[in-house]
Amino acid sequence: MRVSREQAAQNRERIVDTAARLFREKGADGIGVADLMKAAGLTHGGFYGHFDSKEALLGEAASRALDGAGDHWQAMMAQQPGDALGAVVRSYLSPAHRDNPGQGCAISALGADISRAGPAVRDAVTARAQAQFALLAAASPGSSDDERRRHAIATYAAMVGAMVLARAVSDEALSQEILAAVTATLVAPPA
Amino acid sequence: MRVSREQAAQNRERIVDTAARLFREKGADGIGVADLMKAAGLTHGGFYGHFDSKEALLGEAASRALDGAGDHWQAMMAQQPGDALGAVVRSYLSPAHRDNPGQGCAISALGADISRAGPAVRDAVTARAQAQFALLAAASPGSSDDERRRHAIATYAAMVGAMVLARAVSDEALSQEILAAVTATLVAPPA
DNA sequence: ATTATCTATAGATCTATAGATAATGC
DNA sequence: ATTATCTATAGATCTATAGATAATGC
Repeated sequence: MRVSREQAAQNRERIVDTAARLFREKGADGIGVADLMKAAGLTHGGFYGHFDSKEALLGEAASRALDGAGDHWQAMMAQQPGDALGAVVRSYLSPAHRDNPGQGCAISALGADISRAGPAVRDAVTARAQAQFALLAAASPGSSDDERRRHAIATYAAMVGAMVLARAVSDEALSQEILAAVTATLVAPPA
Repeated sequence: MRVSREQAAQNRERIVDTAARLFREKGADGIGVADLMKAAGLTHGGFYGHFDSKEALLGEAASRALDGAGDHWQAMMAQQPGDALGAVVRSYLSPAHRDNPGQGCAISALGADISRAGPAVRDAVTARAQAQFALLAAASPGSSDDERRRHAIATYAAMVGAMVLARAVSDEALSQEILAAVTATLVAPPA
């Protein structure tokens, strides 16, 4: 049942993509290697030819998810250069993002799991967090780089916390109130 | 090996307290019933006399953790009536809180696990979140109840997100920078 | 007699590995 | 010959339950 080198590389990509979705949906401990491989269309014994361990996959999956978010942000910011930060904030704090953790921010979905992971995972996530701070800082107000960076970190933290809270509560009205309250705090009201 | 009714009630309390700590430290899926019961000094077969399921315990443990945080906040606010909100923010965003998730905020430690739990868990957490919003709102600036509540929600979200981020990154300097940046945004600089 | 806890276990799932298979790529 | 994937399984762990035990509380 051997496949070509190219096909094997595609299979590996599909495992990472599948894991990036399922880890965010179910948590790092909420999905096993066998089910991940089945969702990717492979048998679970083949996993260890691609990755050293489940945690190694977690690092790659979280990195891929965060890279995807960075690309998405850059596209939105380029499309709305007049309100780049507002575009990111409104997209992040949308009910669509709240209801689709599998496609969303890996920090809000996997932050606690990442905290408990080893250095390789956390180093990879740290580099992506720095990249996202830099992206937000470039779109942040402020009269110095330090001020813009501080604004970017505070904006990111508020978005992550709002998403965690909005997903945790069972009251839909409260959930929307959380998203709206933080959006209002972070972006100037539309003129 | 039967114990008195009173001793059994104390054992139940100890299970909840132990779970409140270990769930926050290891995640809801990171600790099993057998290890929880061993940590509480009991055998794991006795668990189901006290709780219907592991998830039922998660609801009680998260509730207890959040109630404890509420009491803690009230005590701090009473002790520093001139800067009640600042006292809570500085305590929440301290390295001590970051390094002790087992004693800390259940939302930042268990938010994603709670999102995936059933209605009983999420309803209990929702009620506690509302109570904490009310506490923060009473100490928040603003010229109307709506404005103070919005400020409270935004403050809580920023604290939760900052804690999740500060714990996820592996760079100590960055972690401290996150805590400091969000603290500076939320509290007026000391005079 | 009731009941809190115990031992023991069912049945499912977990990560990881061993060895077979079969197609690729030299 | 190499190697990507497969089947099969080891060994550990998971939640939950059954039934025994022994002390409480009527």
